[in-house]
Amino acid sequence: MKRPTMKDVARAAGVSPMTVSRAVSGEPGVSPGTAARVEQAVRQLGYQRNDNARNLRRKNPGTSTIGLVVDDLANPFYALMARSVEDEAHRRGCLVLVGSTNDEPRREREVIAAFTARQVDGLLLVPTIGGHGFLKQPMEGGTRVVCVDRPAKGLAVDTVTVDNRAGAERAVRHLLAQGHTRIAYLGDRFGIWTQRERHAGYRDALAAHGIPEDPALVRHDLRSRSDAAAALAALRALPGPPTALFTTNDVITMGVMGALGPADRVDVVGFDDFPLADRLSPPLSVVSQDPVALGATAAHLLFSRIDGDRSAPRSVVLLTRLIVRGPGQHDS
Amino acid sequence: MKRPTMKDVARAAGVSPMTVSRAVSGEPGVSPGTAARVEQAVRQLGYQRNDNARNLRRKNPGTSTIGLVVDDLANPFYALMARSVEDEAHRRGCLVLVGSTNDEPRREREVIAAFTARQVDGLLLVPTIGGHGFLKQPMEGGTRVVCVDRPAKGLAVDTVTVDNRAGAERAVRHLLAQGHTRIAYLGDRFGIWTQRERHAGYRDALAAHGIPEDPALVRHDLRSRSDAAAALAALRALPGPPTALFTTNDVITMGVMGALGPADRVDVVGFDDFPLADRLSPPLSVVSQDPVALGATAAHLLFSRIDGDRSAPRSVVLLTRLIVRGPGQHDS
DNA sequence: GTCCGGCTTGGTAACGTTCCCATTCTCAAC
DNA sequence: GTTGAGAATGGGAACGTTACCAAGCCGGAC
Repeated sequence: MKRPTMKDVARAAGVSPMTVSRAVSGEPGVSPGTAARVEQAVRQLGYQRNDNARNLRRKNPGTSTIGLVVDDLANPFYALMARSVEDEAHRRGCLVLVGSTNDEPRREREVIAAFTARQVDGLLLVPTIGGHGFLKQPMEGGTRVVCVDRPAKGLAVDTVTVDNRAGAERAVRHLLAQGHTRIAYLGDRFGIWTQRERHAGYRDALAAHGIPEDPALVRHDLRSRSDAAAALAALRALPGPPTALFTTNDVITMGVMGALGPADRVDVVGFDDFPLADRLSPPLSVVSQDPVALGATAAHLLFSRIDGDRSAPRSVVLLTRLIVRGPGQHDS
Repeated sequence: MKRPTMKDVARAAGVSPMTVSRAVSGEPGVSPGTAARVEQAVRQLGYQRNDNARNLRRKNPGTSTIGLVVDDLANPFYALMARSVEDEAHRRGCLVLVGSTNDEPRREREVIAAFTARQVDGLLLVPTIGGHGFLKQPMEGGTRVVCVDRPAKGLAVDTVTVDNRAGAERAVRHLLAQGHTRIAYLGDRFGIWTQRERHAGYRDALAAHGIPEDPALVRHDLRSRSDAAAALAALRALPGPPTALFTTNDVITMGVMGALGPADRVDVVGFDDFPLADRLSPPLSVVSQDPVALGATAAHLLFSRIDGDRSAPRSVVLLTRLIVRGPGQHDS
């Protein structure tokens, strides 16, 4: 019923618990014969080492566990990132605790508190819009933190992002080059850093063409596909409807594309690529970012911190790629 | 540098560690004044309880951690399931360790061993094609196991699946009703239980119409979108090419749809719905299953087992829904 | 004054493991 | 025969926490 312990194995093998510890952990200083007897007892009892107790006692600190905190694990973008992080962790013999925040600072705090209480070696964090002062204490206690996708306000840690502003600017510039002047912006919460950056890129491109931003064409706070579809309907009901759309994440893009038909003559550029995006009509151009690279880069940074890198925090910016589909097609 | 412990808090508050323990865990028997002093010391030192040490000592066994083992966390289907599981766990104050197996029995063993070594209370498992005898020992040790999406061969545990065979049969019956007789089957590894079931459903439908299965139209082992696209190309190069396709998971469906153009006159039904599947051409009908319900149901089962339910293993089968798109459109 | 019950508090041991050191043994070299 | 080096093994303490029980204190009832 109860799990066997080293003491049980020791009794069965006729040695001391200490010897079992050494044998099970593959440490030197155990004769082959003893090792065999121990292994036999281990198999017979179905013994497995309790790694929690182990991590408690070990001098070499560390639990070989990291926490991954994302906005929403179900979002394909974060799902790809999570998988990539998990692969890196697995390669290193490290486990991954996951948590979704829903962009709620309260839930973020809860999840992170639960993770640090379990003594994770590090946190890979897609920070919410809330403050992150509460991370100072765990960080002084040795928990390493790396931010992905967005920086955390007032937190000096490694951060991996993409060139959101430049990517958005290039996307809108492409639409301007197609002759559009009424380009709508459909975005998520303005509080989210990526959204502010992408909005800035949108304004950059308009400004470069001397076009003033039309507030009626700018919609923020779209949290779901249906929000996006509703915003699109409202935009098209305007006296001067937009002739092109810039959507700032995959969810919004999907909401918009779901509401458009093949007959609709609107040019759309969306942030984030997704499967079969190239098979839609009207054609959908995208600013593509690589969530796998994002996750892997962040994981590498985190692990090098865990391994003792104490240099100044780094900020890594990965590049996006504009993929043009439909008329005017050429990559850039 | 080092994390403060209860002893440190006790010293700072001028009480014993035992009192700190009670205060921090919100147990009764601490006077309001003492509780306030302890809380003050906790805040001042930035103390956080070490839950690993706690779980080691507690009589009430359990680490409030479960392990989720899926085929591939990046697959949208499993991503949705994972999110749903995480939500249930969060509601219960439980953490989730995740691992992907890639359908490799070796990696599955590694991941599960690492999870049980951390004393997880339960495992939510999408089993690989390998055997699962190695789970007997941890289960006797108290680790509860629930299988999702597929059963594990020779393992008497709760299992949550969908009606794969009936769903596939209905899908192919729909194609037959459209007048097709040459219906190709494009599937993943035959070793995977869901794939065998879906293949059986495909045969059921053909048999009911007195149509013999044509081995040339049946392709197994498609592991990626490009595998599926290649298989489609080969099928279309046949002397008697298929006029309709049945694809048995989202990846294969995407591979096929990515290779088809709007001009192609082929009827396609795929297992698994996905975003914007309704906006493709040729139109794509799907057998839709609900990964969120799958995850939530499995999580509920697991938690009731963890809470002490010792009844005989249950098998829950959720229903799929055929969503017909294009000609002959009507749900069922 | 004695006794009792309730409330608060603390001391000690233990969870399962590993660190640190001491002990034993073997074999070779002087 | 003594010494010593090296390998194998074990004993005790400790990691940070909680279970268990004992002790102190207070007020009230007899």
